[in-house]
Amino acid sequence: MPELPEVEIRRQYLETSSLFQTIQHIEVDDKKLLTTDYSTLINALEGRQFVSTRRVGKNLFILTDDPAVIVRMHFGMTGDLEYYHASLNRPRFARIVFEFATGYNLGFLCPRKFERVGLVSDIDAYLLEKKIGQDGLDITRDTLADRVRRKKALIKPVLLDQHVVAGLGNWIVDEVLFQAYVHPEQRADTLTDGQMTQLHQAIQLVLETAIRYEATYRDFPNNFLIHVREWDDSPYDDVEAHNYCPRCRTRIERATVGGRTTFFCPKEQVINA
DNA sequence: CAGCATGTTTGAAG
DNA sequence: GCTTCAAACATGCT
Repeated sequence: MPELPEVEIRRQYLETSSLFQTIQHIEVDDKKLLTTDYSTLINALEGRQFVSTRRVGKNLFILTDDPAVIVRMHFGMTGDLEYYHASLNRPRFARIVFEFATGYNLGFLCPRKFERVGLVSDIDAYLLEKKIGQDGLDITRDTLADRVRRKKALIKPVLLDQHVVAGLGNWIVDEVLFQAYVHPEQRADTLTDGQMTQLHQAIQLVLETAIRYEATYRDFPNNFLIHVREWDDSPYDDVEAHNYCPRCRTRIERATVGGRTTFFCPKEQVINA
């Protein structure tokens, strides 16, 4: 489920499995998944090795032994990686496969085809061109406040906007707003200084917690809102128990904000404008 | 079977 | 040019 923490986990996975092995071949099932045309990609990467990685928001960059050849991966809603021995069956949905001379393969799994792979020649130039905001883990409180206050839209869609701050997705924004006691429909330019500080702290808390638990939701602290989402690894056997605010026990409300499903505590998250 | 989904891009409207 | 919003994308899962 690739939001920032999950992309970070994939970065670490790639970094510990797939560096310093010569790329012999790249299998591409569906060329629509590429943001660089197939022959350019093949010509640039065959014979190269991955040497390091960098993540910005939900973007994973993989540097090669040619400084001007960098792979960018985006995991869409459901993308994943799987490193496996070439003698084994190709994993399900591994629509792009990097085949190394070591006999191991790195599969880029795309169940829903919203994922993308392509080349960039300069990471910072790419970020500038795409106007990607600062990474959620790096952004300062004051920069966040400045970027947020320029927007008149609702705070939830503003936090989802990768140009404002990079890496927050739907569930993380809900969690951040819950931890910061901010209503998802408050206008971004009406947040007080105090709310802005709470928001910044909540972003750090949620991202660091998610990375620490390797994005495994069932292990998250009990005071996290995420447990209201009825995902397979919910920590509760009692389905009803996770429909209530973990702090005040008010029933959690479900709404659509900015076109996305949104959960919040109607008692503790109030519009303060 | 119908509805929903963790994300981004695009285009329309203001 | 900028902002905001809804739709579209392609497919899997419940």
